[in-house]
Amino acid sequence: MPRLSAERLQDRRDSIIAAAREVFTRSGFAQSSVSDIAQAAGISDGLLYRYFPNKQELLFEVLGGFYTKVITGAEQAIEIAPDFESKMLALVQQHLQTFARDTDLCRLFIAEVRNFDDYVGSEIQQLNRRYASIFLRVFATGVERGIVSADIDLRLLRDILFGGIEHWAWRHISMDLPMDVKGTAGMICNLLLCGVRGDRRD
Amino acid sequence: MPRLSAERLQDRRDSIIAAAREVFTRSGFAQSSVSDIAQAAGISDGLLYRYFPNKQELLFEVLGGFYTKVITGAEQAIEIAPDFESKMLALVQQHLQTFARDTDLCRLFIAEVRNFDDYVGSEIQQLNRRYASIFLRVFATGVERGIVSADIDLRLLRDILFGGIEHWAWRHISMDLPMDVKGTAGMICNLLLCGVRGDRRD
Amino acid sequence: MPRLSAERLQDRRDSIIAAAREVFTRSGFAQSSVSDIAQAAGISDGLLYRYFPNKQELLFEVLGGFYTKVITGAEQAIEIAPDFESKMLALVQQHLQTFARDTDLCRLFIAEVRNFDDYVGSEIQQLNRRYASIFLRVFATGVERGIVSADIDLRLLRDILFGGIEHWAWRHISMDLPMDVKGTAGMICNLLLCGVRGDRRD
Amino acid sequence: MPRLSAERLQDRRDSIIAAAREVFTRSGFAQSSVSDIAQAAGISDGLLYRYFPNKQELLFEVLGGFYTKVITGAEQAIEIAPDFESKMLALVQQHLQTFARDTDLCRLFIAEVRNFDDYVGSEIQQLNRRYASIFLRVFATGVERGIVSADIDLRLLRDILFGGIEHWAWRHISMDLPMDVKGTAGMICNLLLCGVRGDRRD
DNA sequence: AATGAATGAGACTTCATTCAT
DNA sequence: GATGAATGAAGTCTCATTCAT
Repeated sequence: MPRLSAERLQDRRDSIIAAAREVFTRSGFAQSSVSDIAQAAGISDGLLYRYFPNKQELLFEVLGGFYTKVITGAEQAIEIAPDFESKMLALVQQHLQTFARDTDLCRLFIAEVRNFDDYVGSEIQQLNRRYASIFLRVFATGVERGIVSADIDLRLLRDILFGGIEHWAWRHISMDLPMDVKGTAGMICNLLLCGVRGDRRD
Repeated sequence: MPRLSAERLQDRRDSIIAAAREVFTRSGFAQSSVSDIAQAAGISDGLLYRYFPNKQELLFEVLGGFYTKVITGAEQAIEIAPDFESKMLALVQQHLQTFARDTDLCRLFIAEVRNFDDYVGSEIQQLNRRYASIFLRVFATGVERGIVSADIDLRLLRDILFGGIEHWAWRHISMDLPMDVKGTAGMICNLLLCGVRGDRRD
Repeated sequence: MPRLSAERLQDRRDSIIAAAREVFTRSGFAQSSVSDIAQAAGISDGLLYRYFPNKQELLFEVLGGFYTKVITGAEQAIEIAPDFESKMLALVQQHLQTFARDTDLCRLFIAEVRNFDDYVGSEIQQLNRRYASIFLRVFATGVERGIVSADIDLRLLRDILFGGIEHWAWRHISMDLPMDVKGTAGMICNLLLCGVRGDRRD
Repeated sequence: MPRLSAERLQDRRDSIIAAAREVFTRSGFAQSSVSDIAQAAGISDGLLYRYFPNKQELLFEVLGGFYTKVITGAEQAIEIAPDFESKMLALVQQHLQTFARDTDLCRLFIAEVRNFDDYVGSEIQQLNRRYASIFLRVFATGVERGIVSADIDLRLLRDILFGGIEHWAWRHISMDLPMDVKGTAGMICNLLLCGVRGDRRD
């Protein structure tokens, strides 16, 4: 048979990743079978192995693609926003949006990735760091502008943002509550900027 | 052999749970085999089943025992503390302590338990709710005292606390950083009470 | 401890057999566990092995005891009956009675015993032969008296009796029908003596 | 490998059923392992499960195929035979033939199938009923023609036929005796029609 | 290039049997 | 005499991966 064009090859790759994403998020990594994924992708089990060496690589690919998009989105968001406060709001809003839209994928990352011995040093870990650094960079501008106290541990601040959003999203998904991304983003930023009193002096 | 003393029986039970805990946290539930656990406990596969009816029950036992201890600790902590601020500090400190000591276990809970069909209505869910309600109760006293604005979504506040601490602990564990529980608890409370400016007016 | 009296030893033996009989007939041989039997007998698993070397021996013991009683009953029945026809009626009646009362046990014999390699030459097989020979002996007297034609294959006649009764009993048990042992015995004898026309010339 | 031709697929299916039949009849259902069957079929354990969902289904398949053939044979036999007596002879002969050829299979059915919870309502039960009804239908024509007395319990007559043949076949198989199907069929019919006296008035 | 048949290791679980106490 | 804790083999079934076609 004639060799497939590079384009068609990439299409196929993408459709396999899309299928894997769907199956993994539906059932979790361990509960998903390669056959399920191949079937969802409309190809045979054997062919899948021409594109990916094993099941785990497929997971990494799914998460990698997702993460890359999220990072791009975050970088665009802070570029557009003019000042610290709006950058932060934009970031929080985007992160919330991501979790709200793709909670299952986010949890897939959180739940499964750490079980693999080769996570450390993997491309996934690189992406993770890159995403985290975006937040730190924005926080740093807040310090420069005097809005964030120099005493604040910026990594802790980031943990609070990440963790808080994760829990919020998961709670809403698992209890099937409607998610008000914009409103919640505002509340979170306000909370972190002004504290629980909720007042602003300026 | 004659009947084992109740004490020795309990010891064995405990050692199996300890082994399960270790194996589960190392590899995740699905990736752990009953044989691994039995081996870690120094017993045969078969004997394990005289103590626990199946693998899942073992997970519930691990988490249940842990959760119960955590709840007890939290309830004691807020009882001792005199006012809202110190109650909150005590809770955060205890939660941090828990995560710092047992990060893997906490993540095990978060990552795995929701996959089980019988989680809803299980004892584990009960415990989860009971623990969460402790925080809400304390927050409510903060509102009563006028320290926390009535506009604040208390559940969101709790999500931020839980999630933030989780991320903080995980980051420290996975990067092998020293954990300053007391200092971090103070910082978190300050952050949530006063915002990133870190100043207090009163 | 003092050695148990021979009497108490026998009592125990009997109670184990009784327990085994109950468990085997309830669940079948393969589905019954030694623990079930020990529990039903009110003793420990280990002690059971002081009385019987293994599970299979227990089955043979159950069936042997049962068969012995059946044989004794049959031999008494034909001794009392004065002539061929009443002997045959007595035998059929007793066989029906046995099946009606202990269908499960009879089926246990039929279903399970043949799977064992050491059935051939076993005591059970001996008993089986002895029981079968009773019927043949009676039939032979029928031939002597000229009631049964010399052309009749007596073993075939016995097969028909045994098999017919077995099916009849099983059908009634499995469909939960009331069993009229006396009436059915009469019908079967009549059928075999006179054929389906049901008429008697003499 | 590419897709197997439908023919080869069916061949394989058949060879698995044949292997299962052999193993089941040799050792009984509970004592047979799936591995034994796979080995007898010359395939791996795993592959067997691509053809049959579980061990029990395999048993049902074995019995179902067999029963279907037997029923078809019986229905053809009575269609050809012109009158009651020859219909009956044909049935008995065919039933004997079946048992003579496949005694083990017949006993497998009798011994094992009733232990399954899902026997009631299963296809196997349907077949069983259908086969039994053939005999009743023929007997009924005998009653219509005045050959069989209306006093005769036709179900009992059927039990006697079924059971008698079963025992006869089993005895011959287990003692390795030659089986004269035609002669025995004649003897059985004669016995049932005329009784042990073996005389015919007409 | 593509298939899906085939494998075989490994999962959870049960249970007959042994033996230290 | 008696216990029941302990074993370990064996059972059914799943599935990631390979490879003949």
